[in-house]
Amino acid sequence: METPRRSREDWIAAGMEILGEVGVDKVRVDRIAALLGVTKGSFYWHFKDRSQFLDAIVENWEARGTKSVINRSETDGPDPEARTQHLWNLISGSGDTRAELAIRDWARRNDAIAERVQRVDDRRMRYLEAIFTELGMPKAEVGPRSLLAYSLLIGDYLVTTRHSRRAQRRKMVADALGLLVRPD
Amino acid sequence: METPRRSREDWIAAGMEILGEVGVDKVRVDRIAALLGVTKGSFYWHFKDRSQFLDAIVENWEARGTKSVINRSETDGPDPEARTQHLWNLISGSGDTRAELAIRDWARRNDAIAERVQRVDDRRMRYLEAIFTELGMPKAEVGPRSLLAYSLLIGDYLVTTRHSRRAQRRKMVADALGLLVRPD
DNA sequence: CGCTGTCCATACCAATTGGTATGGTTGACC
DNA sequence: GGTCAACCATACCAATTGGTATGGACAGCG
Repeated sequence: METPRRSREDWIAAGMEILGEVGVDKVRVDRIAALLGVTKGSFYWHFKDRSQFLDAIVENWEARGTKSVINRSETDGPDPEARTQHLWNLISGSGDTRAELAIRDWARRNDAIAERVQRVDDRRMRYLEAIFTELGMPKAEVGPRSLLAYSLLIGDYLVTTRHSRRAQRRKMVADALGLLVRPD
Repeated sequence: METPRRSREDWIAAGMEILGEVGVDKVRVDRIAALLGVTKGSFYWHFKDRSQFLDAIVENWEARGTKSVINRSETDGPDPEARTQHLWNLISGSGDTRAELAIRDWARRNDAIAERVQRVDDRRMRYLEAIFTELGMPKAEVGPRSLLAYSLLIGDYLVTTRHSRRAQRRKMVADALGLLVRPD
């Protein structure tokens, strides 16, 4: 039923999963090995050590967080609002959403991670700025509005919402986005 | 030079410091004991176990994150913009800023923490909504604008900025706040 | 001076973890 | 069917950690 052998990508995917669930510090080789139904012997075959493994995970995150966004932006329709929605879906629905917070927390104490996060932020911000420009925003407002939109995006999966308030919050987020997209 | 005895508050403060620096999982009793120049013997005098210690830390955070905001709001001047600036200073300059991310990351895997974070968020949001109401915003825009402002606030210490861009970013944040405060 | 409660050091235990060494299994290919 | 490389299990080690047990230091107070 299961793959008899695990690839390097299997390990990275599992590590990403654990990272999003419980944070960097609890990404431990024994645990992931158990999750994959293997032992440490497999791990140290694919990776030099735990540090290199974590690098591989965040490298994978950066690749998915930037390349995919940029590439698909060109295949989108020309409707800027649709693009905003698209970007939203891309980030908040890409599966590794939960890892975002863990990675940003991680970045605070690791400069290499911090650089990666900044590169991802830059890419996304530039994408948002392009959208607001197309919307015909005054040049001076493109930056601030993009920043607000991005903050809203980031803040959304940073705030843990109770089930009873999910719908209420979602509406307010949508309203806020509408406010940003609307020219004065 | 140093206090010969450590109080419960000393431990909590030190725990808060470590929490902000390296995250929850690395808040360990040996480490903090060393930081305080004591041993575990002291720790287990003041606290039942590590779990109770962590509770005390986040309880302290909640108290400082809500009470202080609410109390001081009444001693402020009536100028709403000044209040916004004040709230900003309160949160982003309260010293335990760095712990915010760690706590929110922690909240994702601990329901008790999640509830505390939500209470803090609720308080702050209500404060912001009061400000925007005083600013004469249309009723339908008070919620969204508050959410945007709060997201901007949270997002600000979530994004790790390189020194070379600090000034640039600060200006954009200020512009974004100005955009929110300005009525259409 | 001696008693008592507060606070801490020391020693110790069991569990977990990163990492190494080594040998076994499996499939592809000749 | 034998060879070789990819992949993994097993066993083991040293370091770290939460937690316990116990006794010592010290101040206040009678």
